[in-house]
Amino acid sequence: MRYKPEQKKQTATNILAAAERGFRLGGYGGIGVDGLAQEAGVTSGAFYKHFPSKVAAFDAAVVAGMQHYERNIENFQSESGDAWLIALTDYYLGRSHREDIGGGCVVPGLSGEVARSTEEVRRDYQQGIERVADKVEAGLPAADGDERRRRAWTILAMLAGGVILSRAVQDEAAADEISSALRDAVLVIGDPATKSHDNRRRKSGSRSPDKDRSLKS
Amino acid sequence: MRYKPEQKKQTATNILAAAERGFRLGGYGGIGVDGLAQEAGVTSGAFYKHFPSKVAAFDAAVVAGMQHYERNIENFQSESGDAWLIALTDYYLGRSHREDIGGGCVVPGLSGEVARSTEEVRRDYQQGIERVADKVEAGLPAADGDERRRRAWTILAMLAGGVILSRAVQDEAAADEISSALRDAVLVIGDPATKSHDNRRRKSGSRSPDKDRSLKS
DNA sequence: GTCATAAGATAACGATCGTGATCTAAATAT
DNA sequence: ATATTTAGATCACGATCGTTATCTTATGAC
Repeated sequence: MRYKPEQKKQTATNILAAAERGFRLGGYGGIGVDGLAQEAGVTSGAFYKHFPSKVAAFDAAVVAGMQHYERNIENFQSESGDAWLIALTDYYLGRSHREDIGGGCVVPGLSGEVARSTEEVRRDYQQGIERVADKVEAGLPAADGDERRRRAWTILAMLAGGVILSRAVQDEAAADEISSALRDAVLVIGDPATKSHDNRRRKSGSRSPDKDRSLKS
Repeated sequence: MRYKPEQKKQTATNILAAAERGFRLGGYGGIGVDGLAQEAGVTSGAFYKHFPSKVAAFDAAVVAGMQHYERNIENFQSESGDAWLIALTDYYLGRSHREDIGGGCVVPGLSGEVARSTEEVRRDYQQGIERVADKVEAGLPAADGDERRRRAWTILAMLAGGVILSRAVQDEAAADEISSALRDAVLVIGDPATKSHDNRRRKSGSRSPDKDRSLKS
């Protein structure tokens, strides 16, 4: 049967959302086309009216995830002013984001899968994360040469690495220990005026009430 | 048929090696029991004489990979003295390790999969990476309180995050840019005497002839 | 020499995999 | 009113999935 154009767009949105969540939760091999379609409320027949292949849906999920990340950073920058990096870091390395594997940032969630995927997926991933790095770089204090961009890459790697490690360990205390350490270190890199680690532990080690700002733009 | 005990142990070793390499290359869902057995030169029937399930082989691969990582750090520390962290970082973020997804360190290769795996796998992962962190911590200069351990976690997250990001982007120039940035940043965190980033770019940005020391103990 | 043991091969299980073909009915164009 | 499109369902394809059961045969103990 045929449906109204609004319904078609809604289904496409549903499938993309299912792909974002499903691939993050199970990895590329952890969910199938039938599973994605089912979570979107349709069947696999409908899936192929919107995506030519499973890997195309994975690619779309990566692109969408990167856009979410970029918009999220923009929001922190416009809402928190100079303290944007502190706000971003507290959210990103906070408990709720760590535990929200299905809904959290695409970088810790899918970068490993991207490395194993097609060249096209990696091309789209690169384009996305470079735009994210642009935003981070623009929010850092001035520095000579390419130092600011280098710090942007470092911050992105620390955020992703911190979340990935803290998600992989079994108990919450260990995860908190890792997150807390990375939280402080990100701010050291982000603020070159800081002498190495004078501002470490702004309150008490694993503080920050986990304000839980959403990544969903 | 039955075989000599040496041959049995050899087969077990082969299957474990196939698991380490196979899971890193394809992720947990990217290779099956048949594929693992085939790479070990046996059939799936033999596989189940050594491992009770696929996830048990994954667990063993994670444990073995962590032991490799730990031994690798010990080797750098005993061979390079005070410069061990520089040597480790140059290797870890170097081109050959980045490109060796199948043989490289288990942390950037499988941490994402571990986060999606069973509690037992995450328990073993945690035990392994805490021993790695112990070694890193012991090699850092003295610091007050738990600062040294916090720096150890930060270094491990930077190394893993840097490799993961540089593997996910498509072109080598971008990968080099990320690796280079992280390389400098690791040394800043590792040496608190350094004033923020005075020692950045020890030679020319993306240097280090990629000496290619093996992770295989 | 006989015999229990066990490493490994073979084969089969139902389930799911990604994908293409066919069918259906509702929306649009004429 | 009729014809054309098309979103989505249904069904089937061969392949592979993880796992178990059965068979084969070389080994080590007696």
